[in-house]
Amino acid sequence: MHKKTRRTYKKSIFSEAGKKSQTCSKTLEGKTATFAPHFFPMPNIVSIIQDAVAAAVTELYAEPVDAAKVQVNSTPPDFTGDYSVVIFPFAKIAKKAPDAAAQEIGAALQARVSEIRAFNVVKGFLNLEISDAYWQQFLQDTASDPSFGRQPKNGKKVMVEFSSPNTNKPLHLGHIRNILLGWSCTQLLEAAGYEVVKTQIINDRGVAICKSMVSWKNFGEGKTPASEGIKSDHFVGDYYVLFEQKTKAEYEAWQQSEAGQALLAEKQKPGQTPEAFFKDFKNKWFNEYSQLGSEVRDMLLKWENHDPETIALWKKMNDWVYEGFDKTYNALGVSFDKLYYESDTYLLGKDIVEEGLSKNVFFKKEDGSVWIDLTDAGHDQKVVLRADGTSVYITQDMGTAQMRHRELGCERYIYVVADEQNYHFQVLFEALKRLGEPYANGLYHLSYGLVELPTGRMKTREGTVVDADDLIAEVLRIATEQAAERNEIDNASQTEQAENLRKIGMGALKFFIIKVHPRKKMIFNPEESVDLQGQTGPYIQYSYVRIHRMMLRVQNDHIDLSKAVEYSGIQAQEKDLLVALHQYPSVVEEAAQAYDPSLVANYCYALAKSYHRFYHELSVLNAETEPAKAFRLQLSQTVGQVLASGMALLGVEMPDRM
RNA sequence: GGCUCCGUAGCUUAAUGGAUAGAGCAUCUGACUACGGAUCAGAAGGUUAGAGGUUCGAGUCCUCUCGGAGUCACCA
Repeated sequence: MHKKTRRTYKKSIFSEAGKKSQTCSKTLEGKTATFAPHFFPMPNIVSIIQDAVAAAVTELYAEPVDAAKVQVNSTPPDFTGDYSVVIFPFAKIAKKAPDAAAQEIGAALQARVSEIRAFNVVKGFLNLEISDAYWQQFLQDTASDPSFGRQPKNGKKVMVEFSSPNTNKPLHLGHIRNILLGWSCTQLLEAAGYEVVKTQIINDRGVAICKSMVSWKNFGEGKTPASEGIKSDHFVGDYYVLFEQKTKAEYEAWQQSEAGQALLAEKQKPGQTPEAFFKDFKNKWFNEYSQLGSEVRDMLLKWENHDPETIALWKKMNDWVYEGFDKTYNALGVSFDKLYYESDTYLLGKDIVEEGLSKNVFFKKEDGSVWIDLTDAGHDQKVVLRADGTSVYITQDMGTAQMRHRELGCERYIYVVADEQNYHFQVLFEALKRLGEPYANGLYHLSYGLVELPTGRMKTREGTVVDADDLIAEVLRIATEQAAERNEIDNASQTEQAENLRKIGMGALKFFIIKVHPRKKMIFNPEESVDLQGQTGPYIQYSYVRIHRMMLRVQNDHIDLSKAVEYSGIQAQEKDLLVALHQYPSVVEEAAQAYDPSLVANYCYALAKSYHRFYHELSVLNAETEPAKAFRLQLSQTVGQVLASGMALLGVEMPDRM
């Protein structure tokens, strides 16, 4: 019966949420397949410099140097040069003052490397100027390589697990951060050459969903999302909230009852107020005295015993939730390859416990409960199986890890889960290591900070949780409002305009969230999140739109770009862009390796900023000469291509006008 | 209390151990008969929580102190 649920959900997610991203990934894969051999059409200038420095130092001072450790940075604006080599580490080897060594190394480099046009030395830094010919060649190669920044397939497979919601209420802001982070990592890893399996674990069973079920059964009067005209996951969530309200009312009534007062008199500690007592007592009350509480436990028991009526209700309500989730995932532009349901996996892990016992990784206490002792690794003892033989959270996770590895055979498994579970994953991974699981060293917890509002942490009980659908609707509303204020006369069709507004609104929201380093907790200011100016997604989209509009002119006017090669005298603003473009592949690689999309976000912003400046200070379509015009157009085109590519890695699409 | 993470301008943030800590928002001043002003230029705003240490060089590494968050369940 569980299988049917899985199938239904999978089908719907591919029919709706999957559609857009499928198209998207098809394009990218097509490009990869076609252009993969040209990944680095010409040698990377930074590694040329590194190699040459290593060779020069070895030759000059008879001391071997690791080329990878030669520090090469792009030269700060106030100095002359494109790249700077840090010479301090070689001063000691040379037994000379840093500046003297820099002079010698600089001379050796210039003699050795034809791309180096000139050099100067400032306070131990060797500043190198790269020849225009190199940059010309670089631009030609890059402009014709749509897969620039993407690595060829490396034949390795990784799994990324993200989102993983409960099925008792709709997605909220916290899920959005998780989803954007997870999605972006899948895109980064694909760009880095991996085959990526996108998964989530749907927490579709347990007390929470039973609460919604009891609530609907008792108070729902047979209403449905369709009959009420409410988005179906919100409909279910509303019954969850109603359950909490009814429980609260029941508890308050009980507190005033004879039974409640008697218990208070009996158990109240000296000096404890009745309020404090009842607050502490709430869980115990729910488990032992509450009518609704006992109905929930009943429901859970019936579910575990496969009671047909309960299972039917469970399926009906979960299907409502999935239908709603699909819409939200669709709006966010994400999809999954493989879904796991907790109802299928919650019993897993018991055979691992047996195995662990036989390997003496686990031990059994007198009451029959099974434990792992991690005190030697700075952790505590943790229970892995209850005394009654039932699983706990970590038992399931061990079982699921093993099952997934058998099924998928990945090299790495990335869990995108908030940092409140750091300890859990440390213990989980350590346990799997000690069990000798072959994939144990490939496990990684991508931990991220919780999202907080300026007023503090979001709390369900205080109604401060920011709903995902509401938030999405809000950014779209702001984008529409802002566009209207601009009062642009636009011939685009209604659907085209709506599509662009959607890209702008979602671009603002996504960029706002993804630009912050994952590890940092995030203060989410709703007003700032919909800003369309400054360090935002739309700022980057705007530079893309400028380029896109110019490229239309190139097409319509049949402007010949081949004259670009005749251009000489590259300007500072152009050089900034070339150096930034050159950096793109290493940024992607680093971001993929560190599982850190914020690196790409900050890179895209910096590139867009350089472009806006370039655009403002130099004429493109009205450039002084034909070669200058062609060169700047080609440069612009390449910037646009890299911006679109980089933002796609963050899940942000580019509008063609705004 | 133990362990982990964080502390950078009023706010949100950036900086493979490298040059004068870089942006955005907010504040103030300029630039449109437009290659699209959702842009650009400029001003002001910093003892990188504090104190030691390692280093030619520390926001970054080490130690301690202070402040904040998370976690330490036979919950998930």
